[in-house]
Amino acid sequence: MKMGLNRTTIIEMAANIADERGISNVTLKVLAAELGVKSPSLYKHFNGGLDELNKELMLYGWHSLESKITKVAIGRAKDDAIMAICYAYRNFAVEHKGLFEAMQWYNMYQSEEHLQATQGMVSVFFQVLDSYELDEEQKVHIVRMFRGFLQGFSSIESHGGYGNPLSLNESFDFALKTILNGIHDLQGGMGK
Amino acid sequence: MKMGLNRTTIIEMAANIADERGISNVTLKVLAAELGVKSPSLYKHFNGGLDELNKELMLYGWHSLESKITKVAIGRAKDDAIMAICYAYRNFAVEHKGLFEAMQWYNMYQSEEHLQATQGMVSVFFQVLDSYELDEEQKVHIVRMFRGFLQGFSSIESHGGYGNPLSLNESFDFALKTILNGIHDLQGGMGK
DNA sequence: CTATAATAGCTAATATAATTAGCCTAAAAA
DNA sequence: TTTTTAGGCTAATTATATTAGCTATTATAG
Repeated sequence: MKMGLNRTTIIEMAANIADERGISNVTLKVLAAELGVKSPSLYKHFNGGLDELNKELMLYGWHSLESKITKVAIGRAKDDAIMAICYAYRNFAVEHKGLFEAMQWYNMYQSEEHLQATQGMVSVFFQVLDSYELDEEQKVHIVRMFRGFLQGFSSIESHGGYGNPLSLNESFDFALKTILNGIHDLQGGMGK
Repeated sequence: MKMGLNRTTIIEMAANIADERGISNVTLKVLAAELGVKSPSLYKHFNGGLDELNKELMLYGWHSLESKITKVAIGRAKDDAIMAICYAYRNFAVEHKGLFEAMQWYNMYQSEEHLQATQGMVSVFFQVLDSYELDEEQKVHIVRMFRGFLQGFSSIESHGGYGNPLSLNESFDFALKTILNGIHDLQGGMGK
């Protein structure tokens, strides 16, 4: 029976499985079962098999994240926009533990495609930073710093790697304020 | 023939394979071949098979990193010590791409053991932070911030995720200075 | 509206790696 | 020297990915 599957449906199901049942359950076997087909059928949609699917899952994740942070940045500016973006990033990672993990697999798929996938998110940062008085190099440093911090913090948090019982919200806030202060210091007057 | 293998030798070989041939080659098959035995023999050392081996590899990595940063922190204090620790962390990640990746797998092995493995590194940070005038909560925030940033930045860098050609050293330096400034601001007088 | 082609599913077969069972001998210990 | 244990092996099993080739449904061309 024709189930009318397509790449998007399949990828979304994979993302779901990753989040609900853990990334180790993202296999053609499980995926096919969830979709009501047999695993060889998936090759009709993903010629490259599991590898290609994982790559697409990664790209899908970065695009989803980009869309989230783009939305929250609308109508906000400066520190307010940055805080919103960062919280959106972190929330995404915590709400999509499995998908977020899949997104980190770019090691195997180090490619132009991946750079482009993250480029969307990077652009949002740059756009917001445009309203500060910073030169281009400074902006690059700042975006790199945010990306590094967000990815690391979210990853550690979502894996339960921060043992101390102290509030993670406060730590996250503290860190963002620290970086923002750093940005303000770079500007002649004060920004905010 | 008895090859005189033991857990340590095997784990070190696994780390080597991860770094030299990529983490996807850390399989019992490849590992056994490199060690000159057949793969079932490895179960004599790792009852839990590949899973247990991966877990031990992760722990081994964190312990190695702890040892590196402990060494570089000796004889240094304050900002100087922190900078040294951070550079040691980043160098480790870049020099041990595969192992560093394995270290991030604590998702599957979320355990008391893992918390303890990273605790070593955390302790070094706390010790250094003791010479600043900070209260305990502030120290926790700061350590979390460093851990998040270091893990994320190193991970992105070692996967070639930062597309822009601008110097990564400068970005890393910029970020560290920014965090250090944040610390100084928390202190009544100035620290350094 | 029919004939044809392409698509998306299926089953059966193959390949690769992990794992288990059970044997065997070198080394260690009694 | 005898016994035990540890660490290797081969053979068999299991699990999943993948390939090959068949078939029916859907879409398209005439």
